[in-house]
Amino acid sequence: MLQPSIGAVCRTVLDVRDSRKVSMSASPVQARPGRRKAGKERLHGSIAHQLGVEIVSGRHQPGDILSNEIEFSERLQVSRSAYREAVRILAAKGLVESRPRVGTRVTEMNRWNLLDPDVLAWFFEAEPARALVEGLFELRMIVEPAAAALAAERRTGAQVEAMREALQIMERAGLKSEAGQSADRDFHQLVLDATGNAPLASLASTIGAGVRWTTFYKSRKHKLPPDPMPEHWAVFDAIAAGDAGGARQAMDVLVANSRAQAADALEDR
Amino acid sequence: MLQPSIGAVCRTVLDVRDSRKVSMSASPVQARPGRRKAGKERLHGSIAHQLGVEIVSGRHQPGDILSNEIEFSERLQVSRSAYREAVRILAAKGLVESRPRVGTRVTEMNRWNLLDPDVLAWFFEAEPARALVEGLFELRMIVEPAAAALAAERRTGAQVEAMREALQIMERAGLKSEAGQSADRDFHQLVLDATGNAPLASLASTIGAGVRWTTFYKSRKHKLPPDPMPEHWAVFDAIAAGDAGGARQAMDVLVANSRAQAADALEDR
DNA sequence: GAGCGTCTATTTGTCTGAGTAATATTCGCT
DNA sequence: AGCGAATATTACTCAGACAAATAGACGCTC
Repeated sequence: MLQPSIGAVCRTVLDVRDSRKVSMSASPVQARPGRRKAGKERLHGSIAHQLGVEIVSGRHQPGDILSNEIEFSERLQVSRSAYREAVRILAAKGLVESRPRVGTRVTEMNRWNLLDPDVLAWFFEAEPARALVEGLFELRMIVEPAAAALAAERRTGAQVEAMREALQIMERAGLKSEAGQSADRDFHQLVLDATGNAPLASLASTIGAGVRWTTFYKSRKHKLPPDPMPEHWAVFDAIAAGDAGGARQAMDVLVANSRAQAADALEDR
Repeated sequence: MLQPSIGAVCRTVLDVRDSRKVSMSASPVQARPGRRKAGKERLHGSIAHQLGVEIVSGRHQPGDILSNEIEFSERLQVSRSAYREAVRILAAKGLVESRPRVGTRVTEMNRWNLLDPDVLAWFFEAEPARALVEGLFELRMIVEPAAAALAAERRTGAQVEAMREALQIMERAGLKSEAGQSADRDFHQLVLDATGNAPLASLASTIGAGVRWTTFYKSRKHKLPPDPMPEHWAVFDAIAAGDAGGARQAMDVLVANSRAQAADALEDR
């Protein structure tokens, strides 16, 4: 009875439906047009994707209750099974919670699994909250220097070679190309892998998201950032030399610069 | 938690070529009787739970292909829908990957989301690999001292009070009781929350798993561990006083001791 | 009127069975 | 041998029915 009458039941309108109706058959969901990713995503996956973005972007607020399965699946013009599988995916990531007689409700943000690669990707698909980006870089400042130090002590020869290759690709392709950015992420991933610590390596996708964001917003500012290669090579050299302290320090510089650029980009928006 | 040594024939091989299915309903799932947890778990959830444990414990190795949906769901004596929803949950956590014409295959471990609370819980339900436990404590050593330092700078008065309360409960109930262990985890969670860093706070469940494991294996050794309260109060005092450096140092001691005890327990098994 | 058990309506949960889409493998053609 | 088309197998999607759970309303007792 406490339920405020304002919009008590979040109507979760999906009016994103594009306005031009082609025919009476209405729009067959976002099967074709709306879904950006390569056609690799299945229907349940794309529904989870869409709902996930709507949740992390605040379109559905924590505490809101999604319309019941039948109504929602009909609105999306998909079967109930497909919708339910999508909800299972979101629930597995902590974004929603389903209970009989109550419905599917968006959980509080502190229950979300922010380190899940998909959740993070959904955040960055919309405009991520400033605090989240800052928090992500703070986490990188904590984790990556320590990881670099461990990597310096434990890396194998093959891992060193892989890192060198990644940096060479990055150097050749440049950070403006997708190949270069990908190589950048690969390098950070390789450093985490080289720690031999599986849980630590699981943070790679989280950190990769931070790396991706930097380059993304770098390009937004239209002013060329300083060449990041020297810092990267410094980290590499220390790791290759087995110099834990040096690796920690070099990685600290690298992440700090990256963070500063991100903060700079955050200023004007 | 013993497995039927011989019955485990459902090796998930796939050569269904022609060989008569020996289906023999090996594991009839724990649908009705052996309802896992306190009954709050739905059928799809308990299937995901069971399969998740079987995967992280190595019963289904990476690369293995689970029998097709129809066969598997029949063997588990559940509907295909329930089984599929379970698979969606596992896929959302990176444990499996489904493709038409191929089936559902267990992914490589480096794709698993080890920081997911459920995945971690599944690991600890079986005997977790030694390397995982060590990796977890290494991660704690990296993250928690830094988090304590941030918490000292940013914590609110209410958060300080909540921490005090948790420690008092912990002191009163002792680590042998569930209440005391829960309060211990709450304390660590509160510290992470007090950093005001959402991604960092998402690591709480990961770290909580480490905390839980310590107390679990402590009790296994039957020799009383040193009283952990002084270390905890030291962390608390530093955070309450806003002493970042002190908090970092105190937390470092706390986690290091916890880690040493875990290593000790790992020795003899 | 307050407390408490029951009843009901609503929502998710589970099941069944059919048909569709994607694709690894096989086979035939060049 | 190389390559393109056919095939078979699998997951994917759909539809509709029934079961289980439970929040909230109802009515009973004291």
